[in-house]
Amino acid sequence: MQIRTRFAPSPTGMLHIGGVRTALYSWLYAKKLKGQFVLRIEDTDTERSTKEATQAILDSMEWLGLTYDEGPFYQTERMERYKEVIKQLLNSGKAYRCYCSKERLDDLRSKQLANKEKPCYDGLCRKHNPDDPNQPFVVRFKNPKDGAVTFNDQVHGTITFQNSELDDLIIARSDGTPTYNFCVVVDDMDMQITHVIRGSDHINNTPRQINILNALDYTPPIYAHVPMILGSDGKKLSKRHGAVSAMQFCDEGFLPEALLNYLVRLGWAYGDQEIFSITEMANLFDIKDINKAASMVNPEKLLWLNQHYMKTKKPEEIAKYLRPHLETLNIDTSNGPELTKVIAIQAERCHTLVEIAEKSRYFYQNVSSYEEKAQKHLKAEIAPVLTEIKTELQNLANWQASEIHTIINNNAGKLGLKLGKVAQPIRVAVTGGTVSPPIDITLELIGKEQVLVRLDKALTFIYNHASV
RNA sequence: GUCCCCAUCGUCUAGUGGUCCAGGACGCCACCCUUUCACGGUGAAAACACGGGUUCGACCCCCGUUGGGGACGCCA
Repeated sequence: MQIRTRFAPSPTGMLHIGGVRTALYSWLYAKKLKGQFVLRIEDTDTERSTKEATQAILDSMEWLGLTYDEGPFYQTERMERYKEVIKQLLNSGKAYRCYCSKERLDDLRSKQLANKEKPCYDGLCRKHNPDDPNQPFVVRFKNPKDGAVTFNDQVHGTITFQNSELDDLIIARSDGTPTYNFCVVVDDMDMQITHVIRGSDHINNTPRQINILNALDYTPPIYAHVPMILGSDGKKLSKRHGAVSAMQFCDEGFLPEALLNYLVRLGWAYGDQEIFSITEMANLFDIKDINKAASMVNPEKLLWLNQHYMKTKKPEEIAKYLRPHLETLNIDTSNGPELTKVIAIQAERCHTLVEIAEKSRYFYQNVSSYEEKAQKHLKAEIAPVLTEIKTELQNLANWQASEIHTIINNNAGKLGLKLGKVAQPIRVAVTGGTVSPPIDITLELIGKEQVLVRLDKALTFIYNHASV
């Protein structure tokens, strides 16, 4: 059997990591079984759907490399098809027109709630079957009255709903546009989706969709409901509850493979393995290994994974992702050390690309000031050593970390100082702060010319601030 | 309220009746390394929600309790 999965987000808000994970699982499953992955935009809610949100979905998929074999399909472009199926259902008596006013429905609902009942449409128009083409109406699906719907969920096992729990849902609004539960059914059918992998908040919709499918004489697909990802407050991820859009992770300097690796392990495991390349995921992933329980986001672990990928991937690769972040910080790398060399030395001390960019400014720009707490290293007593080191560096022909190290080390030794005592003032002089990679490498990368300029500047600073 | 789902360290998880006084990872703490910051290394603390069964034997199977989540829209 040819496997076909789909990701069907609605462009009514940002695409957050919960959505990204279901997309990833669907994508992985299709890849693993050499099937097809379809992207479908569920934009039937014209009130809330936006172009920006649609673009965000497309951008996220591209950034993450979740390529689709078909689509993107837009439900708004398939209206004729939905209307056709609605007519078919109406003609075969499997759906009916409902003229109940919103007021009556609201009233009904509040009464039911007050009686501690589950709010349900009472089927008034199903019984009376009025027909007045001059009045506004919605179309409701005639849900079976008795019996039960059972389906074999691939992550939860057998799930059963009594039909008595289900009411006659609206499949077409009074303006004639079809609603979600109906469009999903038609699309999954038309697009020959074999496996529906989606969030467990859709479990309750499944029996309704199966009933519609049955009314259409179509065999339902296989369902797999993946558990929710909860915000740190333990509630469903939403705009209000700490949900962060996928693209924000891009903006914050995360690598796609780090996010994907993080997400794949949230709710799925392959023994004790933590690190998975994309191809590895695709080979090892299986729906049966998805956990049942909801999970919470653990930002520290994502950070750890991001660092892992920053320091293990080829610097050339990282450079591609890093450049835009340097640009936003107005750091021009055309003059200065090769970016790949900076990455090689900075990745292990940073957690995000943004952090690398922020902490690498001094490789490409002169220091304009010294951090407050760094100034204590620029004291009169170290001026002589600094001057001596500067002279020796000036005469150094072979500008290399090892040579630089020898010079600094020798001078420290001559004065009986620990290396750190000498390294720290130099560090402040060339970086403006107290933190940097090893001093010899830092100097090598900054380059001879700039190092001498900055050493001079530091010396001037010391003379100007010498206490009397 | 009704229905549905879920329940192992703080978090993500391994575990499918005996090999578990429960393993890994992140984080946290301590120590080592050290030229600041890190990387790395070593080690420590840290969990089977509770109560009943079933069984020679339960983290694992069944029932219940409690707790959490989701759904109940002319949203998706």
